[in-house]
Amino acid sequence: MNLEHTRHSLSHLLAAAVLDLYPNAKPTLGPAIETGFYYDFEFSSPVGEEDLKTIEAKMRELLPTFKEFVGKEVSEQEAREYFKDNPYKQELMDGIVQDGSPITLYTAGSFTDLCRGGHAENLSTIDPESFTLSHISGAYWRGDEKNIMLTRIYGLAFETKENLQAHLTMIEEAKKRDHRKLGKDLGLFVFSDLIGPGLPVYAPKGTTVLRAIQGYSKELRDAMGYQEVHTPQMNKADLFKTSGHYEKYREDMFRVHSNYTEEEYYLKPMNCPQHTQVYASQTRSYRDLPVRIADFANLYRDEKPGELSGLTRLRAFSQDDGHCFCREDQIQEEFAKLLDSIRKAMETYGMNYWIRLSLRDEEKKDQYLGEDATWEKSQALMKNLLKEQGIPYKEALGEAAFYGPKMDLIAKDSLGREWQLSTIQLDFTMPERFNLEYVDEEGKRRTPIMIHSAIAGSAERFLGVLIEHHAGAFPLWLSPEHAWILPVSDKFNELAHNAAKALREASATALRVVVRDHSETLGKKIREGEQAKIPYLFIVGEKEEKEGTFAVRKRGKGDIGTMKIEAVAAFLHEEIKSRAS
RNA sequence: GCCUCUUUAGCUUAGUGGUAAAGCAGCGGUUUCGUAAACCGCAGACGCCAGUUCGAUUCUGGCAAGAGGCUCCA
Repeated sequence: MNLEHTRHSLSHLLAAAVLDLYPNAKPTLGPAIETGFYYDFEFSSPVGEEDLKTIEAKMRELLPTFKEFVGKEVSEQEAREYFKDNPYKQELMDGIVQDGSPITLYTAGSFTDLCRGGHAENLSTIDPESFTLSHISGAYWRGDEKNIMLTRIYGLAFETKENLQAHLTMIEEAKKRDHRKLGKDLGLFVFSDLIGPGLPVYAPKGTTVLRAIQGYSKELRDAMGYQEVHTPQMNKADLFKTSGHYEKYREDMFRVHSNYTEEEYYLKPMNCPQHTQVYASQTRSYRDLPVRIADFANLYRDEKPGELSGLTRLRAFSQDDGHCFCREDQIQEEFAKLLDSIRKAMETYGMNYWIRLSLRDEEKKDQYLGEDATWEKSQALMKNLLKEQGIPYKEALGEAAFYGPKMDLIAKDSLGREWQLSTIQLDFTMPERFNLEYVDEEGKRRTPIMIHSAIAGSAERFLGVLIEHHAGAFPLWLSPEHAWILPVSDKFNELAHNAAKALREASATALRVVVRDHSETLGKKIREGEQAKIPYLFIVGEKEEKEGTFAVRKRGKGDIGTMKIEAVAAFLHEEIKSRAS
């Protein structure tokens, strides 16, 4: 049995059920997708989630009638007549006719649809419990926001009832790990109505993790010879006009008004244009290159309200951004160095990934800056670099930045979901637009090449990804609190504070240790520690006082025995320093 | 921005055309405790603005925020 065919067939069954219940609904399109299928309709009155049960029941009722799909090639006239009340089908037929393809109609049960085929042979034999309608949403006709919004009904469908159940369980698991929920539960960040949507407020714990992410990126940048700079949050429109961002992204930038001048200012949505001005601040010799600049500044983008979501899509965020200005003969080495750092980072974070080579869409050249020859050169260069390094990649047309091709790293989290994180981008365009120069061996003025890069991408978004990846249980080096010290009763509170001091003094690394000296039973304090996902709990009482030890509890492992304070300090230091996962 | 839906205390939830119940968290007290929830008490909420109504947390409309999608993502 071909699952994709079954899913496609089920979308026909969905349409049949909908038409049975809502005779005025106009069916449009309904393909199979990764986890099931959907079908888009124009309804004359609103349909909501609560109607899904009825539609699903009708699907099961009609299922036995879907014994076979009978296909028939018909004339354009016949098809036009059949769908005379459905402008969507008419529009689809325009496309089919234009391509010179035959028009085929498929019938199953009493439902006939315009379709090119690819169905299950006999749908009536599938388990009626192996599919379900999952949710409803709006979707623009043909994916264009200028078009009418249709109602999309999504269904899940798998080979068996068990596989469907497994998928539903996975969704439940993902919900438990949702960074928006855990972020609040663990006291990492909140949103405030007074502050605004897409503008998270990081509590001390969230800020600690954010700084740990940025600190690691900084360390990797330092090792590559990048130097950190600091540039203004707002800049004249002229800067973005020169870079090309103004023309392309003006509507997505926050405008700032001065009370005294008419000049247009914008909050910066990215760092690259400012970095060109760091480069341009001096005359550069070929010997000075590469000039490597890093920046962790806050960025602002005026995202549409409906696009904002948790930490994954924000209006204020930062990037671990780097710009390398170099000669053409230095590209390969710089690129390789960046790729190494990025791969090292992903290994440290324990994330699997694949590489996407994001190229220009040759049919929409007007959406990109720069000459054809430049694009051909830079795209070929990138391909060669990946090939020489023996790194497998997938090409993606139309995913390039407007100024050049990108190599994007797509990471997979522990639930198999994909996130675009790191990126390396070759840019021959922006240095030209800003008239950047260096003097070569012969005293001639030449234009440097700019390599844009990000390691974790946005630290804030990466925080969200990490929360979900680890289900909130961060590795020690990222944990907002490394350990709690738990006195067995109030009598040992002073001992606990002294032990904390001793632990801090014995450790070569600054430890984030909290003494839990509130009046609760030990059992309760342990429970609180487990729920807060604290990596280590150190218990002290009479016995430990005599021996200068901690009774150690490790997250996920429970009681792992008694250890000297000095030994604990040593292994904490080692585990943090090595960024063990 | 668009479509559908949601909004009761810090969190999770109950409930009603006559202003609301609980658990956890918080605060006060008692207990001084050895590996995932001691006991008693106190305080705390109907997102905002209009409309309908004798009366609205409940019905209607608008706004805001959120969710699932669509579109977009330098």
